Amino acid sequence: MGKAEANKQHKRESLLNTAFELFTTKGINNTSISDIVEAAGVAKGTFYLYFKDKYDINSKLVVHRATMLFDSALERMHQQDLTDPKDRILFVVNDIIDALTKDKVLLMFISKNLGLGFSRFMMESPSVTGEEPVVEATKEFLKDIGGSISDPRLMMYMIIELTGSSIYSAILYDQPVSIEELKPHLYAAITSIIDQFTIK
Amino acid sequence: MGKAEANKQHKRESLLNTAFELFTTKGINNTSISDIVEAAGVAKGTFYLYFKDKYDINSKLVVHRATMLFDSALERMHQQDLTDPKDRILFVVNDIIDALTKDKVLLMFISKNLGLGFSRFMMESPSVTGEEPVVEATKEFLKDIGGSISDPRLMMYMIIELTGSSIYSAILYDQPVSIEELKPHLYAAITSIIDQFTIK
Amino acid sequence: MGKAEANKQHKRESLLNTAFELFTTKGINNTSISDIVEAAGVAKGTFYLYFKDKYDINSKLVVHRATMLFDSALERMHQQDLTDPKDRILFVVNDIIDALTKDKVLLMFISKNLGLGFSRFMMESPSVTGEEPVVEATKEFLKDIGGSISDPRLMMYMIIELTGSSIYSAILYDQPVSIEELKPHLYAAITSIIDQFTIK
Amino acid sequence: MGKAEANKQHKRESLLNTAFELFTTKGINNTSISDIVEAAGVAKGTFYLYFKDKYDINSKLVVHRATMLFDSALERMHQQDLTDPKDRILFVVNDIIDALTKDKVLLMFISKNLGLGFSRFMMESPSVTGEEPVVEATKEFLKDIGGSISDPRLMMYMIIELTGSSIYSAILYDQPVSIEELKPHLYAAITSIIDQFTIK
DNA sequence: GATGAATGAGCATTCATTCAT
DNA sequence: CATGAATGAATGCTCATTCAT
Repeated sequence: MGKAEANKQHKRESLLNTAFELFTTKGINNTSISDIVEAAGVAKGTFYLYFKDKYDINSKLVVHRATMLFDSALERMHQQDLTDPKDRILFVVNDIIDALTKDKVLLMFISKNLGLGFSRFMMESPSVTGEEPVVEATKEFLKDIGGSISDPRLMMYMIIELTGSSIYSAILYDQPVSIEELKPHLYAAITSIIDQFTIK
Repeated sequence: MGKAEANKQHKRESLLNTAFELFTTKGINNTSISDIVEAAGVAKGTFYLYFKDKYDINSKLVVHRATMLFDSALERMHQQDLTDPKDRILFVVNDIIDALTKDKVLLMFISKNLGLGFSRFMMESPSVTGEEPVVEATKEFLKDIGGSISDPRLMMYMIIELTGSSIYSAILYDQPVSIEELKPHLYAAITSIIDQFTIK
Repeated sequence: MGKAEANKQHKRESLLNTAFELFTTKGINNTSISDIVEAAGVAKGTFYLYFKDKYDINSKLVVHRATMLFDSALERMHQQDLTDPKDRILFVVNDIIDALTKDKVLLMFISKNLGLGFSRFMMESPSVTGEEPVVEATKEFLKDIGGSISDPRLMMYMIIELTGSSIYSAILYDQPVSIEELKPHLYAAITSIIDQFTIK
Repeated sequence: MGKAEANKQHKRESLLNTAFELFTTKGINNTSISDIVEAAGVAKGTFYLYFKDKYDINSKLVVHRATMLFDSALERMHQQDLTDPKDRILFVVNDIIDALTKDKVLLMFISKNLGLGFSRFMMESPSVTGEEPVVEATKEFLKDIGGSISDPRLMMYMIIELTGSSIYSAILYDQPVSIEELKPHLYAAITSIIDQFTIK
């Protein structure tokens, strides 16, 4: 019935949100399932109706938040009138950077969990995590720019890795420079990489 | 006395090596101090004579291994007859990649622990870890190329982040391409970045 | 109504059979009510409509299976043309042994649950278990041989205990000898016991 | 050092005795490790220094108590001046029955745990339990009577099973008769069995 | 310095039982 | 009658840390 179903979903989301709150505040190692259920206001046994353990809820969380981040960047990109692949890539990169600059907690959470696996998450089937993938969107994205690029997957990989790894410290600690100072250099480097892969 | 001193050092190293073995095999979360002392063949209390806790021995391990890796790359670079900063950088990068390709366990260990903090480790005082830094060497390195580069620290940062993040998946999983296939593109990108920062 | 009644009975039997399956496979301690209802394909709450708890279903099971075993042995005995009490006793003992040799799972289940209470189950009102007894049949049996035996109940007790305890290991593990090797010695011992109680 | 060693042994025995007390009072299923350590006055972790779990301490207990029971019966037998195997067997059986009649708690404990495996425990290597066996003594016992008995092991098996299973109900519930009333019949049956196996 | 027995707080996990639907 | 989501007490077990020897 609809009511019970809604209640179930509500419990599940309550647990997810509470876990995110605690994981980002105290760290996953210092967060016990007791902490989560207590803060979420459900019984201990209820946790196990929805998740296998602490790491299960964590991975579901990562996929969920990273997917949302990427999807909304793509959505906004489609609202623009951009045709040049270079422009589209830079728009998406810039949009994600801005989102993460505004939500540093999310940045820390994603960085800690996806770490060096960020690009794999976006380009391949996330079999580990087992939830709806960003893959579809990424495939389309790659198809669009496919014509003029020699090896689109490799190019995207390098761009994502460079971006993902260099913005972390800049956004959070202004190290070695602030994110605003980093941006022109980063975009220049990305442009170089795109040129490098462009079939002339 | 020398003998006692040697014994002491032997115990410490035995603990360090055993911990490395276990951390890389079972993961730090699944390794208990009991596991370490048992495998190292020392008493439980002895552990606390040398290290504060599990995380203390882990961070000492990270610094130790990462320092060794970087130092021997620099040493080999000095044995070459390279004067051009671009050549020197590419030599060091290539040397470290080769070393990590041969020692995948070390690659995983460093990646997991330094993660996105790889560049900070190499460029700043590692106050967190509390041991002799690679900083000195890096500073010299930066000084050497200082004349012709507009912002050497930022340039190094971007190079290190791009390299550190892109080689992981290539070496371990041949994804998206093998490390040998990645190398030319990576070096081209690094060259672009250096050019970008070079004062004309 | 017939249909609903049949459905009800079907659920009950489904639970009984599933419980027997699980108790004999995993042991009662390692079987949860969740396990039973899941394997039986009914809802958790349904279990409590038919049984009080795990131990309730178990004891109902024991009585049910042990009664069936004994009843069919008596039935087959009546089909024979045996008049001598000694022959009748040996026929029943032999029949039960053969049945248990063919159904080792049942042997283990009965042994584990009746254990040293096997004879009490067969000779007295099973107040503990609370279901239709084998008692009636046994009483008749005792009456038949009553004339010539000094203390029929005690005699039966000793025969049942000797039989019940000695066949277990022989059937299941061929220890200290196989059941076929044991039989002649067992029947000789039973004959001695009967003689001992026979009024000359 | 002696002091520490003694303390260790004291802790172990304290746990064993407490566990026996609780298992025989509340049953093993209703006794938690918390109950044991609390009653024994040691910390929870201490339990796990000596025993694997509840079932481990239980089986150690069974072997320990059953061994003691049998050993002291044998000891007393050797103090007598008995040469006839028949007399020796009956003496031991009688001695054990008397001991168990005086210690009904022990009778219940042994019956519940050894159940139908009583003879196997006494005649074979108790590999399951892993402690010093009664086997040695039993072997000697069998050797002594070996000359005149056709199959000593089988004979002992039948005697033990008959005895072990028939005394339980008699001692505890005077059912079907009191132990004193049972004795003559039991010993007559044992004598018959011995005769049956005696080489003429 | 070195030991390792003892500790007990802390945690994950299970599961019988209830009850609103 | 039947359901199955929710409960939360109960429990087994781990493990960092201490300290008397």
